[in-house]
Amino acid sequence: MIPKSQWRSPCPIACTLDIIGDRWTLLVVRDLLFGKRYFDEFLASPEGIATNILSARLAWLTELKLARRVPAEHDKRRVAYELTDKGQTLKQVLRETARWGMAHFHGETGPLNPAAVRRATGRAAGGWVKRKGKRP
Amino acid sequence: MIPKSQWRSPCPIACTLDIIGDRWTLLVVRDLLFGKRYFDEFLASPEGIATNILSARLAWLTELKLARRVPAEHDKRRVAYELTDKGQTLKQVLRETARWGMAHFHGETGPLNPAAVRRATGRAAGGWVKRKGKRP
DNA sequence: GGTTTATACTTGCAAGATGCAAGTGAACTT
DNA sequence: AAGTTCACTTGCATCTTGCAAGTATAAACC
Repeated sequence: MIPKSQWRSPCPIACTLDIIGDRWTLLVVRDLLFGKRYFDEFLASPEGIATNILSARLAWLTELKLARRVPAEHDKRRVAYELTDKGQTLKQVLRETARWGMAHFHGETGPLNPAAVRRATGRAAGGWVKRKGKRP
Repeated sequence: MIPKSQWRSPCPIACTLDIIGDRWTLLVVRDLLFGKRYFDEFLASPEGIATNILSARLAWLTELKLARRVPAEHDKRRVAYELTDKGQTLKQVLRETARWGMAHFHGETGPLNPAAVRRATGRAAGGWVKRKGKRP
């Protein structure tokens, strides 16, 4: 989520990461691919994105023309978001990402060494736990 | 770069992003795939990763068994890193990422609206500029 | 027509991640 | 013995995220 002015290099991998390589953007794209359209639908996803982050990501995807805003007809308060054709092309990236996640990190990761995890990340290791988030 | 204890959801896409979905990890994997092995080789990449970040990412990839440390024989100071078989499987993800970047953001992005970019990212938009970094 | 409710945000602040320079110690080189 | 290289680690400033609370506009209800 970095404008072109501050891309780190011309490498296409680095550019792609500068555009969509953060913790949230691809999850919003995932939801769009699954047909979610409204602000509260994205909020309801289990990861519990915050409203300011969601708002920023939708604006960013819109600016890049990967998504577009569609005002709802019957209710002028509502705005729907949908992927553009360009946005649809992220499906392949998502598919490989999901495939990799399923092949290697569905179920068990294998034992991690807690000290090594803390050295690498500054966080504690442990079993799967839901973050508190605002959604029930 | 989040241990399993703090994964946001069981979605394989979200899990993958929690593991390798930050600004640097995949760039280190890219370099490993291109055959880079030593600390200073990664530092020399044009993106200009900082030493503390590189150190943390290599430790993280090692802990996940996506990479392994190989002590050099002739010089005990040096440590080589290489991808494990499991790490090699990221090649498909990288390939799609690079393909997408080349298809959509090589050369021009099309004009961005500076005000919209600032709203979405808090940064200014502009032409391509090298960040200062420590590498010449 | 005035109050209430819903939607899509924005703001403020605390916590966490990153960027950078400088420092450390063991291993080589001269 | 002194200097250099390598692979880190530390400290600190700055950028980014997370969360709660607030706001503006548009319907819905009475």
